[in-house]
Amino acid sequence: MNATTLRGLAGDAVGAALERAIASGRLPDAPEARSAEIEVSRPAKLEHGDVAANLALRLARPLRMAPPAIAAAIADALRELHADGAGGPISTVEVAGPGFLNLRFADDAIENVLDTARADPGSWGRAAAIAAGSPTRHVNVEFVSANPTGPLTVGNARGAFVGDLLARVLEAGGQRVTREYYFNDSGTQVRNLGASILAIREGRPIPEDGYHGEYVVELAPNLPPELAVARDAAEAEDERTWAAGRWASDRIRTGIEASLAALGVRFDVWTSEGSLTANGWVDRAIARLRDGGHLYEQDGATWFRSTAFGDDKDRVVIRSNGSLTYFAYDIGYVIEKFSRGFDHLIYIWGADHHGTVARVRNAAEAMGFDKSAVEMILTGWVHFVENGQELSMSKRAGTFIALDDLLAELGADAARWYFASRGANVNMDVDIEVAKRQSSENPVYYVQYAHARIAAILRKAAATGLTAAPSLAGSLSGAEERALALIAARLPEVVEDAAAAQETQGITTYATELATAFHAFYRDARVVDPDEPARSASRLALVDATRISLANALGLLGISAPEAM
RNA sequence: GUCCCCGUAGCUCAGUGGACAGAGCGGCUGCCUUCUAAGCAGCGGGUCGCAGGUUCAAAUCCUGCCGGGGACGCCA
Repeated sequence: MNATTLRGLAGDAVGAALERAIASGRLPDAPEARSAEIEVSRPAKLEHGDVAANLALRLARPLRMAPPAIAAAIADALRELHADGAGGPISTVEVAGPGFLNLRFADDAIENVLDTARADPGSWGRAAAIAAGSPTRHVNVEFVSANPTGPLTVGNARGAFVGDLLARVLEAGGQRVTREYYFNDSGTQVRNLGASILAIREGRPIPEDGYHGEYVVELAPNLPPELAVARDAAEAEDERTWAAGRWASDRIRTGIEASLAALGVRFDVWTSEGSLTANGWVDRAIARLRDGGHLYEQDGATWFRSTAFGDDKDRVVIRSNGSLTYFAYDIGYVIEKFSRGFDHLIYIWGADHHGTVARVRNAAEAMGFDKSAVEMILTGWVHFVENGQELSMSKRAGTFIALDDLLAELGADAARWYFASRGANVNMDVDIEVAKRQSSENPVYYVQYAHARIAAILRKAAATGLTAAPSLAGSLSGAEERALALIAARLPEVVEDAAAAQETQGITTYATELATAFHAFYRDARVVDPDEPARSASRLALVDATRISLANALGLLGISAPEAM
């Protein structure tokens, strides 16, 4: 009961009205009524108020009363509270339809909220402004994690954006986030990469399981001299191959980091697979499972009893040849991550990894961690098509489209919007040609245009000698003003919902709605009018608040808010 | 065979328990002397895959089916 969003305050007021209705005997004192969850939502239709509560409908059965009668009792109590000055942000309440409570905000409540935004634009919409001092959880978000055996492809784009967007939304929701990239620096693929480099340098054919991409050819001439000379002993030659692989992999990883940075995606921690064994984490994880009786030997291999936790089969941790499975590294990584104090782990994985979700979560539980603290978000498939032809994304075959190339044509803003406006788990088809052709029609420009238009108005005002009013107080008398202000004031609620759902579609939908409302306002209301300085000042304040909400919504998605277009 | 995701307008997708289902793109018709027409106004477009069930209320929850994609290794 200490909400600061308009929606939250309205919910508090309805809750208080419910209590009053019970206390005064207008409603029965049933436990269901006392513990009822208050939901306020935005009605689809304008005439249904600014927000609506369905409380009366939900209480009909437990209270054995008709919904309209319950609603009327709560509405009466709310009006009494309002008369006492305790009605929260609500000015009027109506009972409508089957028993909804349709609520309307007082103009000054909306004005106050927008004044808050203008007073501190940097924190507007972020959780700190919603609930200062609330406990935060520290979340590890691991994403991309593509092996550095080749440049990022367009196939990696989704994971990069989904992970980055999620991290931004969680941070805005008040959580601490560490962005992490896990990469393989010691596996067979690294050796294959090294073998490919050496083969190219020495004029031999690239091995069948080697890497055939152009980037390998470009890397080969730069191999350090100490690795360029063939060694006599087979063992030494093998070591040279590994070293060449590690060298190439390191170069590629640097390139990946640069590619991601160009998209506005940065990482706090890069963890290598090799470090998990070198620092004993895999051993520790295995020991813990063994101590708990969750391992057994069969056919010379060591198995984790994953079925004991609901998996459909047990999983090998150590192969019969003594080598570790990928799964062994996974569980070592789990224990390593928790050792750093995270409360929650999120993995962004492709849909093809769904089969490994259960075993990792089960192992976490077996090691004594809270299973619900290990969460996998699986991204849907992105099916790239060009000229009706499906594009393969094989780094080994070298048949891929580099992420850098596509983004150079699309632009990071358009790509970000594209992924932010869709659910992470839906499959989608992307026709490369259509995507390039339509990049200029991307809805992101509609929103950015609204921002640029406001910037133009503010410039015009400055040139005209008009300035925005310091407060919006009393400026929402007109219907056009109020409609726009109501939406601009909603940003914190949108962020709250996005963080709770761990999704960003709501933010793109909101930004579009706010832009639409502004464009309509622009049509109907002249902002800069030297003949009406007082009205100009209040409209400038409103438009400035709108600009802040637009800029922050875009900023939350890592998208720029241009001053001019 | 088992498991996971998806199925909403011509296309790409929002909406996942509330009051006559939305946006963008595409199609059609209007609107620039006036703060940016990357805009605005309007028209047309829907068996929310199908069938049952739960509920005062279902695109939304449950069951079954159909269709599309994916996963089922001592690969990574």
